[in-house]
Amino acid sequence: MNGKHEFFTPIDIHKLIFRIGEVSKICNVSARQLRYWDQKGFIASKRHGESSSRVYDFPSLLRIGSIKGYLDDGYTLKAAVKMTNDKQETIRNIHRFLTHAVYGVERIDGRPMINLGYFDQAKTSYLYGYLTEDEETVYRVVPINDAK
DNA sequence: TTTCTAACA
DNA sequence: TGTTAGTA
Repeated sequence: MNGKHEFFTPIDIHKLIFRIGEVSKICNVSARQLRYWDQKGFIASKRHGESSSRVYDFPSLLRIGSIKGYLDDGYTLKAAVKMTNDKQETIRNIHRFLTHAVYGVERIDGRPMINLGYFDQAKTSYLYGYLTEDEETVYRVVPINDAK
């Protein structure tokens, strides 16, 4: 076992595609709305072969669900799209940061803690973070030589 | 059966 | 946006 599959599976999420009827049921958005949003360029869909029927990938599904959520909150379609775009950018930034900031999870003092890399420039200790039962974020600095 | 486009309510 | 018509 080389551990390559510890975090990522070989599954290709781009092969997870949904037709308009499925998206409609899953996101509670009518097919008419989906075609309209598509026409306006608010969402992206690909065409499936010669049938020319629309197919949506998983990210699109999440995007559609987000727009629908804002619509239910009372926003106009245009505003809902804007909110969704902003949120996606925020999530992208957070994801990019976390991808580089998280070095793994280690059990310290019997509790799973996230290794956030070196705490100091001299690289004498690591910064760990974890969540309490009350969902409070807590940080700890642990000398590299000592306890572990 | 499902989806598509176009058009009218 | 909902619906309906006529297709592929």
